[in-house]
This record gives sequence, C-alpha cells and structure tokens, in this order.
Amino acid sequence: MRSFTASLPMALLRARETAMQLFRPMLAAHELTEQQWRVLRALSSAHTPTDAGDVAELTVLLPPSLSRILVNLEERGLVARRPDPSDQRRNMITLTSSGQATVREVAPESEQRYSIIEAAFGTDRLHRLLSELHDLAELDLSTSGTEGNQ
Amino acid sequence: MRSFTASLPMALLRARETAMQLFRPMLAAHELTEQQWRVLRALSSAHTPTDAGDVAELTVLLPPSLSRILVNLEERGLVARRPDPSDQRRNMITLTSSGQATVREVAPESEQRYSIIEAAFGTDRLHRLLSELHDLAELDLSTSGTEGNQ
DNA sequence: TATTGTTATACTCTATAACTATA
DNA sequence: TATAGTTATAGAGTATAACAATA
Repeated sequence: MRSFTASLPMALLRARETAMQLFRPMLAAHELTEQQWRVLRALSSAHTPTDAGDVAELTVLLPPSLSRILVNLEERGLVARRPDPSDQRRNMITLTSSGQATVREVAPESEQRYSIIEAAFGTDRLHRLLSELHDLAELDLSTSGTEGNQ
Repeated sequence: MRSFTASLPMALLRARETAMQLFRPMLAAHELTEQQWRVLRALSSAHTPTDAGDVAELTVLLPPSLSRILVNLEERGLVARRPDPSDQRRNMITLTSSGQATVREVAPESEQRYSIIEAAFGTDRLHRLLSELHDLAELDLSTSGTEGNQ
C-alpha cells in the first residue's frame, strides 16, 4: 500500500490545513466559521440568482448543514431567503447589504493573507496548481468496475 | 477579490471531495470514519514507535479529537495504548493484530479505488501534483507582517 | 410521482480551557 | 514550571431518513 503521507486525500488535507491556518484567525475575529464564510463568498461572487441547491453545491455543504447555516446568517441579517416566484419550491438566497458590507470588510484581509501564500509559493506556480486541482475536482470517478455501492 | 472558485482552500476542498467520494462508501462498509481510518493508516505506515502527539500531527487531528477516536478504536480492539516507560506522560500507540488485519483488509480496496484516480488523471501527473501539494503544506506562513494574531 | 428544501435524529469532529500526571 | 495527554463543554458539521410543499 502506498505510504500514508503520499496519499492524495492526506496531501490535500495537509495543504488545506497549512493555508487555512492563515485564514482562521481572521474569520474568528469576524465571528464567522469557515462554512459560513464559504456561503457569504459564494453569494458574493455569484453573477446569477442563486437558490439553496446552487449554494450547497458551490460551497460543498450538504443541504441540512446549509439550511442551518442559512438560518444563522439570516438571523444575523447577512443573507435573505425568499421563494422563487416561478417555482415556489426553490428558495432564492441573496446577500443583504449588511452581508455585502461584511464581505467587503473581510475581503482585503483575506487578499492580504492570500498574497502571503503567493509570495511563499510563487504566483505562477500557484496558478498552475489551481488549474490542476480544478481538473482533478472535475474528474468523473463513477465507480463502474467496482462493486458499485449504491 | 479573487473569484470564489479560484480560491485555494476551495480548490483543495473540492479536489478532496471528488477523491473522497470514491473512498467513503468503502470506509462506511468497514464501519470506519475518515478520521478513524487516518489513524489506522498512520499507525500502519509508521516505522518507529508512535506516541499520541505523533499520531495527532500525522493525521491532522486535534488532541481531544484523537483521544476520543483512540478510546473508540481501543474498545474495538484495533489499537493499544500504553505509557512510554521512559516518559510516562507519553502514550505509545500501536495497532493490534486485529487492527493490522483491518488495514490489510481495507488496503486492497483502497488501492483499487486509488488506481481509478490515477487512470483518470494520469499517474505521472498525479505524482507531480502530490509533490506540489507537499511543498505547499510545508510552507512557513507565519503571519509576520500582518497584524499578528497571537 | 419527482423535486426542493427543511426538520429530525444520532453521531462525530472542532475548538478552547481546565485538569492530571509526569518531567 | 513546562509538557503530554485526557476530560469537560459548547458549538458546529455530517449523514441518513422523513417530511411538507410544490411542480
């Protein structure tokens, strides 16, 4: 069996851990969990109307987790939910102006910390890595050929 | 601010999610959580005596999380804990023979699924990616120059 | 009937602090 | 006094199933 440290999930986890060490204190200072920030960021950079399902996929959160996060963010006045008039099953999610302000407040700190990673790793190199990660994430790994769970 | 999908933590998370989709059903079939499996794998590939602190670092688990996972794995007879005679504060962790058997049982399935990723992404390409991820994880990103949380 | 989202439930992990035993 | 590990506690996420509303 391949060595533990050479395993892809561990390598991804460790790399993410290194990066997140830089961002966590910043998020904590704004009383945001990682997942809450993912939701705000996803909404902030969405160019089209976004329903709860879209947000769940963008943020890699399961619907039940997202539901509770949205309740929390709505209570704090950072997001608004309203049913899609054309399909009332869908819940459209938007940033409130307060939510937008929060993103604008955190963004510069985030960029500053991001630039530390770019400086340490190399900007071009980081871009190449991101491109590879994107391709990896898009792989279709349907388990045909294995015993086919589910 | 850079686009959400281009953020490094998100790219790492998404890539990991794609990979883990392949492994999760297998682990569930063996009644192992991701984190429990990380502990077993770390112990299995350790070449030297391993104390709880080592395991925590190897598996990227906080000590309190690890403590409870070790209690669980010990109750299931998969690991053993005993104090280091030369420093009784240290708790040395080993796989029991049953734990070794579990790893031997899961390993081939794991390798099989890993080979699906290699086939889809390219073996050499994956090795290069792992190398980059390793370098990224090893970066010293101490936040000197920022406002210095902590 | 299928889909979207929420709620229910049980379990697990995270994170910080406090504590115990040992050094 | 410092260190290693555990325990306490609160909060949050994961995962599956069940449910309500809508299509």
